[in-house]
Amino acid sequence: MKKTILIYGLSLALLTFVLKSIEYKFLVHEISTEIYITIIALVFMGMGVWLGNKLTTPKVIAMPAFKKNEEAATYLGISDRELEVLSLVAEGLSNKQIADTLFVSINTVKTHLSRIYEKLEVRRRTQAVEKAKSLDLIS
Amino acid sequence: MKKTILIYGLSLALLTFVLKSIEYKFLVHEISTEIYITIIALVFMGMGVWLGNKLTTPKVIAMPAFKKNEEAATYLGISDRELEVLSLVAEGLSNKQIADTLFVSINTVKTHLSRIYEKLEVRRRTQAVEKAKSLDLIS
DNA sequence: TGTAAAATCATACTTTCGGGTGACGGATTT
DNA sequence: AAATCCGTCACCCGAAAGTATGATTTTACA
Repeated sequence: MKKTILIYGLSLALLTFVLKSIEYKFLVHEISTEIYITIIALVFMGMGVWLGNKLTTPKVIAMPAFKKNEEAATYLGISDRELEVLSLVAEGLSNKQIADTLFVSINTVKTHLSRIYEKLEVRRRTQAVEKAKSLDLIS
Repeated sequence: MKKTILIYGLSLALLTFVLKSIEYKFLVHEISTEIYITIIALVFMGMGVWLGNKLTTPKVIAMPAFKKNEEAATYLGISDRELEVLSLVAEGLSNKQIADTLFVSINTVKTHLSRIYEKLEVRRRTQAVEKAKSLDLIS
């Protein structure tokens, strides 16, 4: 979240700078106002889409950050990454899909899951989801 | 989706018209370029946020509002027995365990599950549980 | 800076799931 | 009576999930 806002702020600053530069050229070389306006519109719309996305979709990385029950997670020794995998499992994704989502190999996903099962003392993903929800590890 | 694009298109058209109007005033009355640019940027960023939202979160497929499990179940054509199996799946039991619990063969459980998947339009038990809960089929 | 924890990946193997198909008796509907 | 639906069960087969073990790379931090 903080990172998102930070990136947004920086982008805005950079953008302002760029716009200024363009504006000078515009004033000097008489670049079409239409084009200038269009560029601004497009760029800001793009940023809007990005910002909206970041702000409205907690998604993958955000999930562990939002303290669900960090105490429980810490107590059980469940890492952020593991929590991330767990939340994706809870969404009904297959190991393959999780692997693709997180850009890691399917073996890595399995390893994470094995550890999660150990820590949660379960043997299947459905049980893990059940238990995790009851512990407020995930929503 | 189509509606979203339609609304977006109309808004864009309207916006263009408005911009043109503003532009004329700008040319005539010398309104500050900065202000003009700012307005454009803000408006488009707002549209970007809206568009981004509409486009990236079509998630919840409109399902008739149910109040009771039975209504939803009936609507989807899910039988009592199937619901029973579903709830056991939600508790994290394996097919074998469910079979033992209900005193039927594991094949029967699988048959029930296959039909449940069809009706819920999913392909995995975790997804079935997810969807069933979102539909209040189970708690 | 060295170390422990976390994250990554792999290979090999077993078990569980899920899809597809077919079947059969009972209950309900048409 | 015929058509349907439901619940039951079986078999096959491929896909997905899970287990066990070991290894390497990153990262955090004392």
